Amino acid sequence: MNIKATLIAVSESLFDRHGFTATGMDKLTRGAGISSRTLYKHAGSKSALIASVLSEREKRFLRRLEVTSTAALFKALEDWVRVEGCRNCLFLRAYGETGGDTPEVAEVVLAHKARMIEKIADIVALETGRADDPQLVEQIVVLFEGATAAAVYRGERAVVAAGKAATTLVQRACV
Amino acid sequence: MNIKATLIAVSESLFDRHGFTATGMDKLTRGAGISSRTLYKHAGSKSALIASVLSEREKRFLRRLEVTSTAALFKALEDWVRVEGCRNCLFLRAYGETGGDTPEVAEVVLAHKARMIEKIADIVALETGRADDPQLVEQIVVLFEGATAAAVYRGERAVVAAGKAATTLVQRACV
DNA sequence: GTAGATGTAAAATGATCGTTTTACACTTGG
DNA sequence: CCAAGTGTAAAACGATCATTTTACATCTAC
Repeated sequence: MNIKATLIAVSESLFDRHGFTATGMDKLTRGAGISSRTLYKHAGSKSALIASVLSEREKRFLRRLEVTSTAALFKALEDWVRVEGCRNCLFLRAYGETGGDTPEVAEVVLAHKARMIEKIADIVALETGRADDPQLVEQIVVLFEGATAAAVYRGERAVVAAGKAATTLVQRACV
Repeated sequence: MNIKATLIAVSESLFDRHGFTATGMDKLTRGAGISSRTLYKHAGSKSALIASVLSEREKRFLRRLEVTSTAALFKALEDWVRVEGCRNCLFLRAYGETGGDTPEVAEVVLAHKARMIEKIADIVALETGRADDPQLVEQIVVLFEGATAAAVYRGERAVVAAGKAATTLVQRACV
């Protein structure tokens, strides 16, 4: 019944399915069952709506990634892909569609990526016992990003393979 | 002086910089210095122009990837990123912006990804001596895709790390 | 020398863009 | 009871969308 929550949920699925620029405000109002006046009162503008959608998505995403091992991290991504589908990273898609020129959007995207790196760094540190291994962290970040992107055309296989590669690399660093 | 070639080159850079949907036909005609009539005579339609842009980009991309080792593959990607910048995979961006619903675009994108997998499979087979190692191929594909995506916010570091990870994994399979 | 191809500029097509506004109905708290 | 808040529907905003058309200039080849 919460208008803003349903607006954001509807917007997320439409943006994800058809793209940000290609999804007009009329499709959003129609989808959420509200007037354009109400939409603008709650969302402010299209850019702000996109930023809100991404912020909410990040919360939901991070809730699924509360893990303490690399293997569990990629298992969590596997679950995410199974439940939410794989249409590539919505953050990078938003960044790309706006050319990085919409500050409210760019900020949310880059902040999200920074948080992801931190999270992965924590997991790697916990697992290897080493406080800092930037090269290994970078590799796991790349595998995570690659699994998300490749899943578009390879499906879950990509995530499984990425998880195996990640555990192999982390294992090697534990010796 | 070739009108179609310059049109495609200009379109590629505008699409890459600002996104496909956000780039209108007037910016393309203005950018290429031609009339809209001439644009449509050469390109057919916007979807067809996008498909042409991607086809030309693939040719240029593959020409840079004529290598015979995993290490060289990622070095080539490093060069590509340095020369052409890193705004994420333009093929997946096109696929995402059109929701995969524009057949001419979807076809070029998926065909390109299929060719990339084949190329990587060939390199891996050549390097390991094994005819077929689908899991390892999948891992290198994910690393390649991940390097491209992560380079948006990590720059060349991501590509370097991906290359190191790839050679490590391939080496392991050679023993 | 004229027909055909290839280009231009510019206007018109009807649809759709994001956003604001006008006018009206319903609830809720003082 | 009425003022404030929150919602609706619908129209209007000027801009821009992809595409087509009309009218005209320039080259090239037979």
